[in-house]
Amino acid sequence: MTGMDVNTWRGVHDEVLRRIRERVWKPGELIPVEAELAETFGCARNTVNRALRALADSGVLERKRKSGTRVALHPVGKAVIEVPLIRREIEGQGKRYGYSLLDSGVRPATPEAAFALGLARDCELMQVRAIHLGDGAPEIFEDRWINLAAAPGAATVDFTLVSANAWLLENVPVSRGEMSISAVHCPMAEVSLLGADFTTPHLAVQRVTWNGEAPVTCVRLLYRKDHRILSQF
Amino acid sequence: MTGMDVNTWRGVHDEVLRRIRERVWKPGELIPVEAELAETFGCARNTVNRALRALADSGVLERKRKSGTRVALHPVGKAVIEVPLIRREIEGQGKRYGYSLLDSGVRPATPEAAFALGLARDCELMQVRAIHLGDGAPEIFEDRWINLAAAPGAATVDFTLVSANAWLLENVPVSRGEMSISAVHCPMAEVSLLGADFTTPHLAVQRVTWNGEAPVTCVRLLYRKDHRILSQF
DNA sequence: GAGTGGTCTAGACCACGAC
DNA sequence: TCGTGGTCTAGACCACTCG
Repeated sequence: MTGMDVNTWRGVHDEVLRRIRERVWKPGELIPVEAELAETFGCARNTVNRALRALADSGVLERKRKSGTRVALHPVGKAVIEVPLIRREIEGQGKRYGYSLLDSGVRPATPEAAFALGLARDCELMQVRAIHLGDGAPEIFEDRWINLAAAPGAATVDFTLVSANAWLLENVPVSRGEMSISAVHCPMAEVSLLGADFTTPHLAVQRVTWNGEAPVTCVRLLYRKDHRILSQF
Repeated sequence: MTGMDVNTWRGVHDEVLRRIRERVWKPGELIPVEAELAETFGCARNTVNRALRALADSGVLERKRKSGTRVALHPVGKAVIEVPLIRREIEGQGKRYGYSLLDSGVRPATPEAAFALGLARDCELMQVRAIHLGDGAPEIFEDRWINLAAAPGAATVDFTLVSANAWLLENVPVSRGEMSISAVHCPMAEVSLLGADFTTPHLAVQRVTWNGEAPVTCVRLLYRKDHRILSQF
């Protein structure tokens, strides 16, 4: 009838979602307990649990022990942005990937980099600046600082052959990260690299990653003019 | 020893993750089948399944029936951006929320709006333009088009009292959406509203949402100068 | 055809948290 | 205290897909 048996977790998921959408269960309201729903739908409580858990993950339901399960008052949409290898990001647009190292070396960190990584103001880090190309044209300018204490191998890598992005991803485990998206002017220094002009707005993304408590790397990506970040939810 | 029993799904999850990080199981390699891991860890196959499923969701593992489970070659990071009610977004920054309707009415859609919604070029839509304030200062300029066919009630709502954002969220179910983030100049028309100047770069977010196959609304949000979108992964 | 993950079940115990 | 979701178990059948 509804296209899916109600005794599978997906079936229960869809049926519960339908009842929420059609206001059978209204925002803020408690819905029946798992055991009752299991009986209603003629399935095991485990099955109901998995369905409700999925709905809670997606923000439609709020669950608390003892209190029960209620329909979220203000469902919070969650847009997932995939953060792939830069090479794949460019190839995913159907373009031929190119990479060029600008310069690299161990030097005193800028205050901004040290702060982002939560390290001492006067620490020494490895900086790698590079440009990523799509079909030969500049796509992304990369300015990266690497904490050698967390990624010792980086000191001896030849970043003209492998991008820091690829090398780190394959050689240094990461447990968590933060991302910040902003709109900026193309700094004078990078204007010629990106083939832009000083007044054009660009998307900038800053990513900081940690391995446990140790900060690994902080990278600032400056995208080509007109680049958009897309996502679905 | 490791801080968590290995016979819970979280325990298995962490232990598998550890083995991947420490290269016990290398990128691209097959890991043992569920039944074998269950025996190894002294737990039920269900428990292992849940742990591996979570790791597959987060992009660390790739699973296929018959083939087995392998460590992802290029783990794709997934950054989750929460898309709350605009009011909550502003209050979440510790600011007092304010809202002001600029104008609204049913009119022929702009070509861009019609295209974004996948509707006929000459369709009539309801437009709502408003400004969202934080501590009395402009935070977000909102330019929205509503498909009255998908949200009939919208025609009679007084948007000076309720923001379109809040009304839609509470009254029109949404099954999926798309989001696009870009960097733009503040258009001349909105310069004074946001208290910005013409040359400053701003973050712009366009969101389109559907209910099933029916397009519901398309909104363009222009953020205050210096606004950043944050996310964790 | 056969191996692997995907899922369901019926039952059980536990942990949180409202009262 | 005790109701509710969170989880584990042992077993079973199914669906996909590789060879």
